[in-house]
Amino acid sequence: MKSYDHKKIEKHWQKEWAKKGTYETALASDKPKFYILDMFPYPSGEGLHVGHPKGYIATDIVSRMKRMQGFNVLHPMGFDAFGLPAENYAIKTKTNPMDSVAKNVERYKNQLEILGFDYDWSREVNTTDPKFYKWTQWIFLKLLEKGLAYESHEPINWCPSCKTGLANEDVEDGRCERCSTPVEKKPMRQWVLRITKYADRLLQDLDTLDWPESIKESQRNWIGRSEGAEIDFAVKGRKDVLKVFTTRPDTLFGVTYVVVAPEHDFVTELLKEAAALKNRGEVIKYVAAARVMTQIERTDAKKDKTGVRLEGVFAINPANNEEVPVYVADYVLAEYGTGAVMAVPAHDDRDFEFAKKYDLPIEIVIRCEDHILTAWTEEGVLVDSGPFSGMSSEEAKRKITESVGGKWVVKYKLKEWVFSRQRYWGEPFPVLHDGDKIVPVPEEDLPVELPKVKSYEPTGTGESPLADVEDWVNVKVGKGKDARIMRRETNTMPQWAGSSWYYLRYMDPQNDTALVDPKAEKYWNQVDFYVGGAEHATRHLIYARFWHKFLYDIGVVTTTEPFKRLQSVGLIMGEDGRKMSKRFGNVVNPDDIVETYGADTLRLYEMFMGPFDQAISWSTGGIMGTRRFIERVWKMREKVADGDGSPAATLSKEAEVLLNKTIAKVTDDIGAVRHNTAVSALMILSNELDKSEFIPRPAYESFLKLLAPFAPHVADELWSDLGNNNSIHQATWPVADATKIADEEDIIAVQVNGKTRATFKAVKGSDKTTLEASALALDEIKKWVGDAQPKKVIVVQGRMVSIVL
RNA sequence: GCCGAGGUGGCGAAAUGGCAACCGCAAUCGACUCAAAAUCGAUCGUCGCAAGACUUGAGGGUUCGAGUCCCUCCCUCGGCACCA
Repeated sequence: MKSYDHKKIEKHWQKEWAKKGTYETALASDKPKFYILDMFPYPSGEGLHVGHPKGYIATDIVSRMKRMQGFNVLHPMGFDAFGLPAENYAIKTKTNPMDSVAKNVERYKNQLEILGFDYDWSREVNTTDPKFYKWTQWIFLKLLEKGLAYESHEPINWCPSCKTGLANEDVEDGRCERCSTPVEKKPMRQWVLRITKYADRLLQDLDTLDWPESIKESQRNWIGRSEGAEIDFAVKGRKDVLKVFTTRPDTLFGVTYVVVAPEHDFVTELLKEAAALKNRGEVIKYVAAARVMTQIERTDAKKDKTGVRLEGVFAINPANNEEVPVYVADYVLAEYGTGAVMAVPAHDDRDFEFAKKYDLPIEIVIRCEDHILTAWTEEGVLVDSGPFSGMSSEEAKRKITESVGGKWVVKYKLKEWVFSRQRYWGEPFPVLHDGDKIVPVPEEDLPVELPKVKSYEPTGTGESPLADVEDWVNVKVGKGKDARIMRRETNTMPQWAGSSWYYLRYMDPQNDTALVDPKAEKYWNQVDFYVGGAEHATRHLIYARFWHKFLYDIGVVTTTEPFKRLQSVGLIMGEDGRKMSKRFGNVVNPDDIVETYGADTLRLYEMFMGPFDQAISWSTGGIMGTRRFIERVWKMREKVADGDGSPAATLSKEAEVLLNKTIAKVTDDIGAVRHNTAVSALMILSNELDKSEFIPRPAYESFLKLLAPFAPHVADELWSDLGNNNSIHQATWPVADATKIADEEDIIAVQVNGKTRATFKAVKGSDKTTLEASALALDEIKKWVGDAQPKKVIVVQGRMVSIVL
């Protein structure tokens, strides 16, 4: 028999599959559908390392099994290419990013193709293709029409290095997620999407999703729903009212001062009046200092609390009409709640710290059994709270709120989505400015194509480089005397725009008159299974859910969630345990591995490494194990006997049981993405089959079918070598014969005082009495039991006998 | 601080409450070879010559029986965090 030549085999079958269109997705079919999707890659200039395909291999395996099981499978691939990496490369090389993106896409596709994936490339999408972003722009127009997109001049996060505004989601610990530069607050004009309108639905519907708990929890944290009361504190001698938000209105009688954020309107107002404050100068200084601090400085919880008293200003506690001082302090955040809090130092750590420092009174109003409460989360019984004393916290919350005319409200940490970037490489907004008026570009004029420019360098002025392209920016609207010049919006959309809906486009990628044809949308419905990195938990996966719900509301889609089931991929680390990076010189290139060991070996190895969602280090030694496995399977071909009924061509009873068990296990494991244990089961089966001199052909064929999703090339090669004319990938997935799964005999473990001392074989289905008698008759057991009379004997049929002395 | 996922051999790990360590890597020994690689066979949690005892982060508990269930605690990773 010829030796296993992975290069020849893999090249041959990749050509063959392409030629025969083995993986083309049918447009309409009476088969049940299955839509399985990978998070599409960002094609950077560096190419793929071995970590990238891990998720793609996993979905490829699932999709191949589903196809063999008779599903009409949609398993597409595309590219997400707008955004900073491509743009920075363009700046450096002074080339149009369109060109470098095309080149990188080519490179990525080649790298993916040699791995033997079953993508239907006729459905490829690219977010930077005007035919694609026409519909990204269309969605924006709809958001604008429904009042969910608006212009704002609020201060936003600004990255001085990337020279662009950022969404809240793009800030990590006060730093720009891309370049780690501390972000600044900068008031500027920008486009904002009202994602908070969907906060409640985004939160609620998480419960309906088959997603990893950790991702759902991240989203819950990010949305940050909390319920509480808004309570008005009147200001003594003025018409102003300070509205505070609190989750613990039951502590209202313990308020000893009120704090407002430095940016609070009340402070701004007071500072306008020369005589309102006795210490006006001090307050001005404090507010100004807070304004120039970075987020990191501002929000560091370890930092000493600072604040300034508004001398001469008193708030009136509506519960007992007590006058309390008012402070301005930067530990209160302007953007959360009402920007003002009632301070209860006895029951809040932060207020306590502040009260200590500024020597403010502390009044205990909650007791919990025998101790005084010091944390917000604890509840107890009210004391020194007028008519509410003796009431439970739970009850008092509502009652006190009601009694002071407060309102029970829901607040979210989630902020509106800052949607514009002052950069070149993104989707242009389809809007025109006519003086102060916003004029949407008519749908029939979409797409608004991104023009070529001379310089891609961000300006840093709050305008994108597009602002300099006069003949693009200035648009003549109307005819004759009515004609007027309007200016195009020159901000561009953030990198997350295209990926917020791309999965819908695969359903109907060429459609020029609709984002997706309603029939195609109805058929493919939603993504059944989505696989990608957990790092997208609070950006891509929230944004896509938001847009999907919006598209549902306007009737474009018929489902309320885009991704029914989600699975996170664990990273592949470098052999040194660090993240794979050029910087550490620990990057492993899949091209090299495919060259040396073959794609099938790489695929098997990456799946066999360990649990799929776990981060694991690459091991050059480890890959030899899966290569050896394939070579053993290859050699086993010589032992295959045709099914002519001779003894050599029948399977031993044990092997038959194992084969059926393996069919069931591999099927289950692939469904649950336990690819590591599936590979292990295949190895066990091959070891068993290889034990005998001859292997019956049907058994070997079943084994090859189970192997086919993992190692598609070698499986098809061996399959055709057996004389099959069709591709193994179009063969029917084996089904376990339930009657053959069970062994003929049960192996019964016998325990004495909880320790296993012996095992014996029993006829299947033996009753309890028989099992007990057999167990007690065993010599090894007599040794342990001796003359003692067992106190108790527990028999689990088909499993074990437990003797208690 | 709150929430989530984890902690099992030298390593990656496996185990519907029922024989802990399957499968693989590495290692050791042997066969083949002039030799090496490859391949094949054997050994491979700890202590012990053995019989056997011990072993799933620590300590308790439930159970005939716990890696698995319950309680307390420690550690690692991830999310949120001066969010009132």
